[in-house]
This record gives sequence, structure tokens and C-alpha cells, in this order.
Amino acid sequence: MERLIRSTQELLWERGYVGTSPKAIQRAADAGQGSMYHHFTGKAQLARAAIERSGAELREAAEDQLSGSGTATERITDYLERDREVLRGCRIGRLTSDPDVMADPELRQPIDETFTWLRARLAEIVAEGKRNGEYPGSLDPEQTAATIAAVLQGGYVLARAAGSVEPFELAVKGLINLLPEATK
Amino acid sequence: MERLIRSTQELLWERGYVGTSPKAIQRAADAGQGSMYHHFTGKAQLARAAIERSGAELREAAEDQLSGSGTATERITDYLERDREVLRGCRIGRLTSDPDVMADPELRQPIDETFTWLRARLAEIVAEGKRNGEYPGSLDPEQTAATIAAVLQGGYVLARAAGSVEPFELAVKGLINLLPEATK
DNA sequence: GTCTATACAACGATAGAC
DNA sequence: GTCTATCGTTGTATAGAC
Repeated sequence: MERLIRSTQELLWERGYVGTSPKAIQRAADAGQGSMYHHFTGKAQLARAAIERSGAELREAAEDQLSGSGTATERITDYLERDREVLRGCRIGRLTSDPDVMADPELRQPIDETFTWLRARLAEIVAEGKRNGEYPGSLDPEQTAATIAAVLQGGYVLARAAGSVEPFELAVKGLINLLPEATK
Repeated sequence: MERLIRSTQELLWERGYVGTSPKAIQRAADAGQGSMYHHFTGKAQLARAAIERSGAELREAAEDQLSGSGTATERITDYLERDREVLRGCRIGRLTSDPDVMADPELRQPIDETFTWLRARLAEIVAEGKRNGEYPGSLDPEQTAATIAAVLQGGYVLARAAGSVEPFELAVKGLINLLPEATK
């Protein structure tokens, strides 16, 4: 059951929801049909569990960099530049282009929550930067947070399109350079 | 045959490649099996034609704003703020999360070319801005271009996750605000 | 060129034995 | 709890008539 969830996480990351069949999940988890349908009502419920798990992992991983010490720009830069499997894309963000996920509120909800949390967390850090004078009063925390999150998500898209991590890294460096008081 | 390509464009946009069946294409195009398989060898070849078409349309639409008159920031802002069907996502960018598209070089190529073109075009404009003194010498054109393209692609992802255009608009405004000499 | 018929695998789930 | 059998549907394509 633990293996079922983990295998589903992997397959959703790699192939999306539409592209993942119950049979493929069973094979990856080394479980039979009966086992899967005993623990879950079907593909959708299992996917929901897997997406929630991946969302929680994403939040934890982000918090690792974002809760560190240092200036706002330092923490944001740490977050942007941490090691990522860029060419695999974002396991949460990619589900956003899956029609059956978007059509099912149960499946979309954990995705919504994950990004809503991320933007709020980034906005907090930007707001801190404003309070201690690191950032000018003209900087809007919610806007800037959305921009940061978007550069990452868009960076994945550009990198996969190119078959190379380069566009991702360019986009991140470009953003860091645009942040006020950039270290360069 | 024209209808087949157009219907495929729509379905790829909405459901992706894995999620689109030949039968669905035929229904949408009001064409029979025989017709489709007479003009194309199969789903892949038809998809290739549709993706190329969509890529060309994306380039034309971008050029509408990017080739205008005005400062670099004005043209980039025009491009970022033009009307878009945000919640439908980017018809090219979304294919980037489709495993069967990424696995087939024939299908990935037009996607790669489209974004490579876009980043180069944006980099030209940033470089122009540097030459005429609008932007400081420290601004890297390729980096900044990648950042701009990424904000759009990521903006789509965040908006679809939220079920609202708001995150897209926040991300765009945030970026415009970060650009040197922002009008704001 | 377009139609209908046919093929065969995969999808997603259920049933009933153990 | 897990296994095997079965089911009806859809996916993707080919064949051959018109």
C-alpha cells in the first residue's frame, strides 16, 4: 500500500494521470489487481493520495531553503538554485496540464493548495525583506512571489522543450539579477 | 484535411497527445476513419502537422507585439499583457509534459524550435534596450529573455492550479515591476 | 478520397475463489 | 488481503468495397 502510493507518485511524475494505467501502477508496485482495488476505490483515489504526498514533499523541500537564515535574497536564491531534476519537470506543476486532473476537484485541490502555500511563503519572505529595508517599498510581495514561482515552473517547461537544463538556469539567473540589490 | 489539422490543434491544446484519440479527432473534424488515414499515416504524423501549425501561430502572435514601436520595456509589456486564454494554458508549452511527445523527436522538434525562437526574439529586444541606454550593461539578454518566457509559461501553470487567472496576472505584474526603469 | 467492417491490445473495474 | 477470471469500452490501425 505504501509501495502503491510511491509507485503512483513516480508514474504521475513521468507520465501524468491520463498516461498512467492501473496495470502500470500494479506492475511498478509489484502488487496485484486485487490488492490495489482492496486498498483504494480506483485510480482516482490512489492518485489523490499520491498527489497529496508529493505536495507535502514539495513543501518540505522548499521550507529547507526558505526557512534558513540570511537575507531575503539569499534565501530566495538558495531556493531557486537548489539541486533539481530539471528535465523531469515539476511533479506537481506538470499535473496542471492533465485534463482529467483539472476536471476532478478532488485531484486539483492538493495541487492548488501546494502552489497557494508556496506563493504565500515566498510573499512572507519578500515582506520581511521590505520590513528590514532590504527591498524598496515599491515591491509588492504577492506579485513578486508569483513571479518567483512562475520562473521555476516556466523554467521546467522551457528546459523540457529544449531537452536541456540551460533555459532553466538562464531563467533563474535572469530573475536573480532582476531582484533588487542583486548580489550579481 | 484542413479540418483534421485544426481539430487536432484544439484537442492537443485541451487534452494533450496521450489524451487525444484518433476517434475523437475524427468526430471533431466530422471526418471518417478512412479520410484521416488516407491523408496521414497515423496519429503521430497528424499531431506533428498540428503542432507545427500552432507553433507558427504562436510566433506570429508574439511578433504582433514584439515588432511594434516603442521602448523595449513597452514592447515587452505589450507582449506580456496581451489578451490570452490563460486558463486554457499554452498550447505549445503544455505539450512539454506529455510523455509520448517528449519521447518522439519528430513531435518535440517544433516545440523546441518555437521556444528557441521566442527566447532569441526577446533577447534581441533586450539587447536593443541596452544599446540605446534603456537598460544597464549588467542586464544579460539571454538570461532576461528566458526569465520573461518562463514567467509566462509558469504563469499558466499557477493559474490552472488555482483555477483562476489571478496568479498569472500577479506574476506578470511582478516581472514588469522588476524590469529596470519600470514605468509603474 | 471516403465508407464500413474488422482486428487486437489496452483500459479501468468487478466478481468470486482462496 | 490477494489471486485469477471476466467484462464492456476505447485506442489505434488495417482491409477492402465503393
